[in-house]
Amino acid sequence: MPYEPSSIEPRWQRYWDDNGTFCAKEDFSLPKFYALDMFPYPSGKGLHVGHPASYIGGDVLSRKRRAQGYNVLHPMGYDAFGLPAEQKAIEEGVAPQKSTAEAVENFRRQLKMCGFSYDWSREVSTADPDYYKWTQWIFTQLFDKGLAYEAEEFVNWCPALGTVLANDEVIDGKSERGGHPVERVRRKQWSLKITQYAEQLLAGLDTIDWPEMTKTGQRERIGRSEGAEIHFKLVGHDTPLVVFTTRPDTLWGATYMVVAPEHPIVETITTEAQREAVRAYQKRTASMSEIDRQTTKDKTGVDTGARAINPATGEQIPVWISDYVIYGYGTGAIMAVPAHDQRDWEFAKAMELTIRQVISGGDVESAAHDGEGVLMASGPLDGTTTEGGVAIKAAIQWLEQHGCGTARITYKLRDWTFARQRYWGEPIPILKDEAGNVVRALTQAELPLVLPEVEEYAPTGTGESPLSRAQDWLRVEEGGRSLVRETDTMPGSAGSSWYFLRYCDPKNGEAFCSREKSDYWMPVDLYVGGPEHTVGHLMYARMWQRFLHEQGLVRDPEPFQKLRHQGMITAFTYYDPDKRIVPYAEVEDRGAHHFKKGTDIEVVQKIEKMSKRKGNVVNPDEVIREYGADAMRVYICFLGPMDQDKPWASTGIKAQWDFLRRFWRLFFEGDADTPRVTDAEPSEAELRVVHKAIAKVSDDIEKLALNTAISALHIATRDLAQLGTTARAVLEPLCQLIQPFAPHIAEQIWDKGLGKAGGISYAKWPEADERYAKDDVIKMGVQILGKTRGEIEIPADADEATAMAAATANEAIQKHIEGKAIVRVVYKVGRILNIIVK
RNA sequence: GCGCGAGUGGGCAAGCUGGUAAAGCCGCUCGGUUCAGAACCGAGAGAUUCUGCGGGUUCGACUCCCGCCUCGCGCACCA
Repeated sequence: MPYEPSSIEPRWQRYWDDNGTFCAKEDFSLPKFYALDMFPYPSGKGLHVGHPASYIGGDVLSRKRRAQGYNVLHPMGYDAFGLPAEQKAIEEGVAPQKSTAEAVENFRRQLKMCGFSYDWSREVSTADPDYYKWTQWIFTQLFDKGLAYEAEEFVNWCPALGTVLANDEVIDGKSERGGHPVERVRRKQWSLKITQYAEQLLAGLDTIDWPEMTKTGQRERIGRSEGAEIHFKLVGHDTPLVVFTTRPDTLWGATYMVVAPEHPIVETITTEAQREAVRAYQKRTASMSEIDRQTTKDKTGVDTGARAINPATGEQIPVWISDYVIYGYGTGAIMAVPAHDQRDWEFAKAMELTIRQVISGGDVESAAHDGEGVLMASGPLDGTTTEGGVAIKAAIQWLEQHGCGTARITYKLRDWTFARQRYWGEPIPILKDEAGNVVRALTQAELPLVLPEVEEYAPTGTGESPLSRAQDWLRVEEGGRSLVRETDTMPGSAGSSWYFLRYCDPKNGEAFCSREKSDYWMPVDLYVGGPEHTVGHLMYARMWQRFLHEQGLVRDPEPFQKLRHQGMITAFTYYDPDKRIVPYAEVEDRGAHHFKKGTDIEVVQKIEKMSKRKGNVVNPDEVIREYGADAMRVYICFLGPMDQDKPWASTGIKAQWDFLRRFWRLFFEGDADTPRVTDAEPSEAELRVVHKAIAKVSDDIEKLALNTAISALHIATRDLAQLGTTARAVLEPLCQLIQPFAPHIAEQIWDKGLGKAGGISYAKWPEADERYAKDDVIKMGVQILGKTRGEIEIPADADEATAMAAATANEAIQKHIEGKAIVRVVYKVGRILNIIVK
């Protein structure tokens, strides 16, 4: 039988299923390894090659760890709540429960076809009531501790669609569907106090092995900044206007104030004369999207008519509103120091407000001076230097002495809006009275609060979730009172914030996860997922873990010890001179250029994200049908470094398929299935080849440098074929080396070619023998004055004299040293010989 | 605008703490095999002293430092 993936792959997939080969063991005395992939949203479209590409790294390492004797937890599940299923429900009337179950079926089938070594007995789905019971329970714990609260938050309200939209459903201030205008309106909804964990989330980053870029992303999102809070009295009002500033030392230069247009204080301080203008400006801001507000940097604003008193100068200064001040940050109000802040400077110039320099240096007529200097026009602080934060410290001291301010730290991080006005999500387990006041959270015994089936998934038109239509479900009689359930549901990021814990104990009916099991399995040893989750999911999951840790429910403060990203699989897209897409099948490759088939029309090749619209999506089903899962896996590994984006090329996969067939022929005669392995004594040359491969592949897997590991397998396969190897002692470990990458062919060879029973997965991983993995005699470059002039062959550990003897005996070298004096010799064992002549 | 990452033959790439640049794969050329093709096996070319450009450190720079260009990603009026 020739190499036929279509028959051997299903055979071994069945074998793994029947034998529970990849089920994690409940033996806590073994060393553990937890390899986690970010679970997918089960889209109705099924898998594309990007999915297997992101799962291959964890699978390869899991397979190696099993062979190394680890108890491996490598699970898979589904992040099943989400908008596409809800959209399908609205458009086609299909219940999300049903469409999601079908999509999950399909995903599972496709994932199994890829030969991933998942422990399918631990599969979870966030939309399963047995699962979301605990998502809801964790919410009730957060609620009990005051970390879940209701507050007025801004939402994207689309009057035409009668619904609230998610941020990514809003494009340029219009709804993604239909292009209707969207407004930002305030609505009471649930939030989680992630800000309370800001400091911990920041500090924790120093304890984990994550890509620096991702840590930086989180640090920026948390956005810690040190400064002071300053109280400004308002003329004719009792409550002061509080601002946050990082530059309290510039207080003497504060010549006006700015309050965010949404700030509630605006209503009370605006004078009659200004009311109309203020209202108009507020309305204008509300209709602008967040993006618009941030891209238009032209300064606009309106004077409220109110006057504040600068506590340092005693001067009355105007209070304006402007959209360059953000309501959610700091106190939503600033003291403006136009001389030393560029934004304030631009605003002051536009509105013709006073600019007063209080730090020496620069030219404040042409731009704000935000560099160092010495305080001036600052009363008691005159002459203080700003260097080393001296002036800031002095200013804070002054504020505290005069009772009008204090040191303060703020964060950019906002609380986590934990509610969506949608159907397809976890119901929030809260009961309210008729007036809308929260009465209590549901108890553990009352959970799960199952999402009721409804007739109609379309928006209610009032902004409420479609759940408000489920009257029977909604109303609860309790102690003679009639209560109503919360109708908002949780956001998509709820269920994914703790799923890694559920995998440790997926069937537990008493708790979300027993402490014993999470203590054993956690933290995750390798977490692989896309960099797009840097500030969302990865931050939320860390917060939940921190909370559960504080409650004594889990041991570790951080869930993911080591994180790695995978790049996107892109594809070549071709455009004709009119910039129209030319399908791949109609493109002809002529050397360096590409043409439309049978014509002289040149097309431009571009690398782009795979998308249906571009017609460049590659479906794993088709790839597997043509070449098998093993070839696909090997090809994906070979494409390039795991964390880089890389283009899919159909010629490339064929090459790996050819490689697997060459590999197969090392073990079987021709295309027959007669094994050719013998117990012959291996030659030294053969041992050298295989031990080098063992060393290289083992090492590369640890580094997740899968492309170079495959390259090493290519070399070993080629060399052993040339040597005509039949020795079991060489071929057996070689088969084990390919197992993590191409597990089906490895199992088949292990069974039929090598006659080994019990499967290859737990066969002890081979060790490289240094004697064979390292060369005794090496080729070394010889440089004259740093330029390579020749090559010598010497023992790897040769001393300088030996190397020089070999070099001077070399003709090419002789030519360069003849008649010259050797001034110096640089010799590094095993690396280089450099002769400096004069 | 700020931050991060990258730039190596026609394409994808490798190159460890600075030490013979280009392993491996595609594509290309030639040869063997074949009636022919496919597949297979083998060989070879690919740098106009070379790693985006310009400088520096060094016996020696793809690797380190400075400046610039291009591309990608993230953040973005955060006081």
